Amino acid sequence: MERIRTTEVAAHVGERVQVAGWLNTLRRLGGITFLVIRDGWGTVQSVAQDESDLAPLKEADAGVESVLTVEGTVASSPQAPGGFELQNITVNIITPVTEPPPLTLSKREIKAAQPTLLDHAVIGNRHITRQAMLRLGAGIMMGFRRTLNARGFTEIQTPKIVESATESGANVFKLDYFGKPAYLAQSPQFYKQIMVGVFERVYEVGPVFRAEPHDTTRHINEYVSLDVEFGFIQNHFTVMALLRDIIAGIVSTLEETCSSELKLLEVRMPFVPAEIPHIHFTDAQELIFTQHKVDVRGEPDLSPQDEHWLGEWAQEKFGSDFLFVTGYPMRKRPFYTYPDPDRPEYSNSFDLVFRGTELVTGGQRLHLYNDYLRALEKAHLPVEPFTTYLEAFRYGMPPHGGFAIGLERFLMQLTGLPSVKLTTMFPRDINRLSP
RNA sequence: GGAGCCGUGGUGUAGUGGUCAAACAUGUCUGCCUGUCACGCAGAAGAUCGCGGGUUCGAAUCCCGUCGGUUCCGCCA
Repeated sequence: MERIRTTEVAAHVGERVQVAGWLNTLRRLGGITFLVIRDGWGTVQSVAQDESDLAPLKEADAGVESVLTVEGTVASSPQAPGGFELQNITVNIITPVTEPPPLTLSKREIKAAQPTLLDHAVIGNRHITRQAMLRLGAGIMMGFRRTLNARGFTEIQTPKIVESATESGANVFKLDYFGKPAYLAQSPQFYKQIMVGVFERVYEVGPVFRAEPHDTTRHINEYVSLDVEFGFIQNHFTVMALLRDIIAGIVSTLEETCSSELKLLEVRMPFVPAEIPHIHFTDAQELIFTQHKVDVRGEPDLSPQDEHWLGEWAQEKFGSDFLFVTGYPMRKRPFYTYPDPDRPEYSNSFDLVFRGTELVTGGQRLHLYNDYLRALEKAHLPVEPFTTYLEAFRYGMPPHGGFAIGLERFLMQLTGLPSVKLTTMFPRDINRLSP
């Protein structure tokens, strides 16, 4: 008999079907027993009316998490969870599990504390809520790709082993490349810009590595960056408009393809306005001063607290979960950032704040070769390590810009999880390299 | 790099100087139970309270050290 997924039983009422998966829950009520089977897509209940139906379990001493098949007749039943169940079942044990797992997966929620859950992520990720959350991550990537493919973007994969420690800022992981020093890429920034010279519109879904010794709920040392870069833009507002469409595309893709996951996790979906409100960096600082009596004017960057306040303000004033902060000071932005033509100490860059946390950084980049030479000099950086990168600009690049969305942060803010470490299968943080 | 907090059965917690040879929930095991869905009921097993030292008549509890975890800041997505 051909196997069907647990999520497909509704289409087979009255038929004899087989499901396969893991024994999620075994509820023995005496004369009747409920077996909840979990597969890669969800769960379904099956009912054993007769004690003899359970003989294979007893013989194999098989407990929860045993791998098995259940053959049964699909019945529509209002008292079954989800409305459907398998009756008159035949159980076949494939892989018996005889010891209890380190985490309890059969309850609605995982009770384990974060370190315990992460230590046993191999098992913990099987829990239906973890499974659903991780699938939302896949849904975000799908929505991202779908939106960009529809707009003529080409997906690229740039090197993750790089020769020089690219831009300024974040620390890099050094490695030994056949005796030569090399680094794990902390961003695809240079390569994606270079590829604008080839495809005009590019995007990448890939890992980036940050050797920052930070220890917060918003940071991990390897994360998935959703990168976009494209040419022939007017300024950073062109970039922000595309980002708005991508966010909207991700949200609608999730609603379309992950509705059961969103429901299970009780996700509050954001409303994406036709135009996401924006505020200039200096105005944001003034706002914080007038509203919260904290003077951050003159600070070169916004603190997590500032972003939190701005997020609240956007919600109150515009009913928006999103807010663009534009025009960050040039001195806090990397050398390739395009300055505001009217106020050169500020930049044509932006951050997107989602529910009070920084989610995206982006902006317009320099595109003229001579501007790069000047910018490097101003930043006291040598030209030599950037020769390959600069070659792109030497031989013609259009005005361009882009951004990077942090996948895990998006998931954290979307689902309301307390840490990015819980949005990824196997997080890498300052003191976790395993599992 | 700086600061704070926390380590108690498999898991999550309570206990902050004696009444603790450690409590509760959940899981596990045994028995009962024919519609559960966090099933229910009865019973059982399971912890030298992270580790080392000190204070004290007496330490899970106070102090010092150490190891582990976690949160915040800086920085960033």
